[in-house]
Amino acid sequence: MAARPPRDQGSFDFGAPDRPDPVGPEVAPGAEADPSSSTAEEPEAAWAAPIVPLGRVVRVRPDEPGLDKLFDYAVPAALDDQVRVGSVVRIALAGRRVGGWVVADDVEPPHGVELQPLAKVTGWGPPPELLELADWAAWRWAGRPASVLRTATAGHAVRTLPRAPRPSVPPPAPVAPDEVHDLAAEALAAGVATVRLPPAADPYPVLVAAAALGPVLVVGPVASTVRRLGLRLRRAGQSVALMPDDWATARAGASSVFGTRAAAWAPVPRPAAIVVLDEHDESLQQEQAPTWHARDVLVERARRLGVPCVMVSPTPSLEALELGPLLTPSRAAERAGWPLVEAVDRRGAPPGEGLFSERLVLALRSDARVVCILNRKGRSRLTSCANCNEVATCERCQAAVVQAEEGALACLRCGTVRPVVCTHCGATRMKNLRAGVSRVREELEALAREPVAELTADSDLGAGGPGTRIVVGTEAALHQLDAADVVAFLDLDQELLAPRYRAAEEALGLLVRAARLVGGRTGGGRLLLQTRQPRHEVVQAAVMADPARVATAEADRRRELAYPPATAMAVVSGPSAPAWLEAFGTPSGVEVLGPADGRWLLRAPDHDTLCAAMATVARPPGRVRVEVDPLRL
DNA sequence: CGGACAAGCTGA
DNA sequence: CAGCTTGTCCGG
Repeated sequence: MAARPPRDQGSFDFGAPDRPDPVGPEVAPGAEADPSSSTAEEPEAAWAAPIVPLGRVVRVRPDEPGLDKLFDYAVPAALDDQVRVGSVVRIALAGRRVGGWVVADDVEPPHGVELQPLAKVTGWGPPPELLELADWAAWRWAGRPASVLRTATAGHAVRTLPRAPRPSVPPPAPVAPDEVHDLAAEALAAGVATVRLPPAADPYPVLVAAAALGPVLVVGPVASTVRRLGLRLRRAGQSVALMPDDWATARAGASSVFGTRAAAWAPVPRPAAIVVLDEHDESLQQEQAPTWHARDVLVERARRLGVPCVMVSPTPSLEALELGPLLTPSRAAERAGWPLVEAVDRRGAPPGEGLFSERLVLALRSDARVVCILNRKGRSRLTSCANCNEVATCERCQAAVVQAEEGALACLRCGTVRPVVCTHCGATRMKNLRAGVSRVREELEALAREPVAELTADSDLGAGGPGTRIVVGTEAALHQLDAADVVAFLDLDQELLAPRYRAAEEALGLLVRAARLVGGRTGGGRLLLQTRQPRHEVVQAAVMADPARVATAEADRRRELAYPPATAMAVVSGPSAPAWLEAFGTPSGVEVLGPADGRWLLRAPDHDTLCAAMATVARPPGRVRVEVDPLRL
């Protein structure tokens, strides 16, 4: 099949409301926002120079996230040809030198202010459209543009750009007749759309379909995966920049750009299409405030460029489903891309045997590589006195203490460590109410009659020896391993019942990770889910290879409970949060809940309402954390 | 943000 | 009233 011709850009109807651009960043008094073309770079005619008393003046955003203001500087003649919108410069500000970005060119400086010259041009910075996108993101996630611009800027000075590759390279040939390629083509034509591909499916055909339009921007949560896909496209003859190393190549344009979360801010000037891989993955959201999400940044970026944005996920988030149509492969194809999932009903299990069903023991005693997942570290997450049955708690803060190692009880909240003595009756014997990974490892060894390795976020593979057939670990094991025959969730209920509003989506996300370790059912991949809720929609979704079961149930629940994405939320915390809320007041349309544990919860019908209200608040002195779209409440 | 400077507190 | 802390303002 011949490659699709590149389509006209700017021809999509995105249906998204044309949000009035938020009131731009505060502009210093007397200085109107950029009136003239920002990229005009024609040198002034020689005869004109003496007539204009003041030379070129640019507006600069200092790289000081605490300082949300723009300042104007004169461009020294010697630097004239190095300065453009986006350039990284150094400026004198209040007697010291700081970095900054040129955000507007040929500006009218305020009256009565003696301009300083730019101290230095450090090098290339983000293209102009990212400066505007940064302003938008600062509004959308109630943060500072400078903190976002840092993400969009190379980690080192970029003095010169490599020559952009010839744009005439033909797009890669699509891989045979391919269902995924066709889905992708349909999604690309839709503007913003989601393609649901099962865990074992190869997303490469999506990239090929997108690359037929021109250079693409591809962002996914896992560095190794994105990198591998980028290298494949490169091998197909395309020019590919891998972020963050190839920042300058990306900035030069005409290359496809691949990277993880931060690559949402890759400086590629005009991607022809944008692809977000594993859109549901939480690591696409920045943890520090502003807590921007790569998916939402990229959808907005595509909307502004008028190019398509395709999201790909085995289990699309409710957020993605609201953004555009969902395209799914045939039932047969989707089923083939999920492993065989076996729900092991533990309702009838005797208490002592809780974590080790017959099905699990069978798997352990086969020759399969088995990964057991239990999201509890240490020996025990809940300990009680063997004598009086009182639950062991911290004497200082009352939180449950854990048996970290022989002979000590440690509080995870305040860090207090005390000997194994019951504060209630003084007995020195404790029993585990819920075994942790270390304890379970010992029991698995006894069951399997061979060594079992332990794998958690702090213990890496070395601990149990690389050749071990059986591994037990927390969910970190799913990140660190790359293949297995069986993944067994020893206590899936812990995920299903987690007190977080996104628990169901998160649990299904874990099952997707596990599914990728074992591969599709045709290759013999198997998941074992030990649960007391075999009818739970997450379990059913995995068994039936039908993630819509979770999405549908969850969407209703969120609407009923007024949780995102049915609403827009933010959590405000930190020492100066009270002052922030004082200034925030009670704007109409925004519900203010709290404080609970020093945190306030803001809820509005949509982001426009929420963000517009938050944008009016001047930051009080001191530390405030505003987390928009919190993953946990 | 971080420096400058002004207004308040302490000690003899 | 010097010497120091705390607070508020401002930067081009």
